[in-house]
Amino acid sequence: MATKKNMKLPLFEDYIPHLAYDSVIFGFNGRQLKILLLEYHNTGLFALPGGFVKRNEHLDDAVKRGLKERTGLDNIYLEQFHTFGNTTRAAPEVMRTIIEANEMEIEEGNWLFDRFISVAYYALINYDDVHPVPDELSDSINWYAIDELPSLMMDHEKIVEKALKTLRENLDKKLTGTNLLPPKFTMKDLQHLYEAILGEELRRTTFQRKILGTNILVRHEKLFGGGAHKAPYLYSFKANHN
Amino acid sequence: MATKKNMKLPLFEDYIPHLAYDSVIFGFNGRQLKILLLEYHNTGLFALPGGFVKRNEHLDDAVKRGLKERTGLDNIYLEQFHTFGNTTRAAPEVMRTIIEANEMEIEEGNWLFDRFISVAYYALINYDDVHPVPDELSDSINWYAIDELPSLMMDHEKIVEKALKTLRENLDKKLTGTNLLPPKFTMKDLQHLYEAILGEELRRTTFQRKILGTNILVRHEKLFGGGAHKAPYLYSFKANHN
DNA sequence: ACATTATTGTCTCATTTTGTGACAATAATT
DNA sequence: AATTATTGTCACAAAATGAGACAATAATGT
Repeated sequence: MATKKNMKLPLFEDYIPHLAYDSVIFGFNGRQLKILLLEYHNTGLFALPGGFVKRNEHLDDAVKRGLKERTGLDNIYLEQFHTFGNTTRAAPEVMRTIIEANEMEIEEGNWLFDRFISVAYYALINYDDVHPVPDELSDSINWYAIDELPSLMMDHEKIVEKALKTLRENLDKKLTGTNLLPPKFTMKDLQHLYEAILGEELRRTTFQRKILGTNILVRHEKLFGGGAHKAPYLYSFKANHN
Repeated sequence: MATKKNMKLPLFEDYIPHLAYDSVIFGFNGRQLKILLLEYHNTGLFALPGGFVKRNEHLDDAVKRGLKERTGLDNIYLEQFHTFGNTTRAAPEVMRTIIEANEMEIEEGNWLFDRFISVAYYALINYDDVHPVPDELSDSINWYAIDELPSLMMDHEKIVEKALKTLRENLDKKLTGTNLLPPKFTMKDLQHLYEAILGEELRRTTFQRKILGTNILVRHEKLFGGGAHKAPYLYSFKANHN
């Protein structure tokens, strides 16, 4: 804890002022759809992982950089879905609370107190590949089931809501299951994923027919050992199904 | 022309730096889908109407303000569809060309030469209601058919492309025809609009069944005088069809 | 006044897609 | 070897969509 005072706040001259991003990082543990949330030290505040854009950095790259830092993962499925630009997004008190809880100093008029426009992205990642790393200001970063979220700071609940809505709408169009499952999976696994995303139950035979009809899966060997019954086939996504 | 030198460039202290918006304003003349483009004085450069966001203004309001200035219209259907944030979006030479063509002066390091992140919106407006007003820097603002556009500056062609793609995808979901037609219209008018947006021909009976099935139209009196044949009904959109 | 002409509103039937259940095949467990 | 649960596939019903037929009708031409 004593090292805390050596932490550096992000510097004005390195970043584009008034501009941030927030990311809704979806993962799937086989049963529930989850997202990654940060909890800030000693504040009880939960927030989406976000960050700033360097002055000479592509917007998309800034988000990828943040994701890499938090999850260790590269080559993540990433989709921009909305930009939140209300003036009400300034939250100086919240920023102050977080920084003071970390025993850091910040001067009046620091750019972090300004109003921010935030570009929001969602990412789909394989739950098992990730060991989330908190950033300097936050206690912890953890998975939370989408239907059991704690209350979030600022407008982050709205952001999650919109991310989920967009993900649902894109599901059929982009068949985005890709990164949310291990490389090989059964039809039942895929169906559970769809059900978790859509929040409703699907009919097994209809689902199977629909998915196989789209021709995006490759069938592999059977998966034995699953119980006292016929063994299901394993599938993977075709390489070029984008 | 002598008054030109009195024009003021937008001032750094009034706006959020590095942030702009661009708007793709769709209109429909009964036959073709069109968009509004600016042409800058003496440069041959065509561009989307855009602008900057004031430091204490909602992002959406900035776009509405710009639309009001260009079209005189309020209460326009407006949809944000993407934020373009590549570093390659800096275009100091283009900016310089435009400003010099207007015989204005600009200092080195002016904020307008910076890299900009642009939030893109599309708007749907009634072609006949509008008498477009050019801004100070531009010669003219005019309608151009979507399939006969001149080449546009910077990445504006990509922006138009994405706007059209989004509009097409949203067409069924949001039945956005609203502002693109006069208050009362025939089924054939609506069909022509759909065909212009989708870029394909639709079957009359199927289209009619589908639209009437959605229950978003109110039927009014017949429209006489259209020719030697049965007169079609007039329709309008229901008040609350979102 | 009357036949002509083009377009509309609606209906019917064919085709395709989707919902729903049936059923045999089969892998582990007993 | 019988039992059990789940899978892959088929068959039929229901719903949605494609495609055309046809009478009604409003202006035009004779």
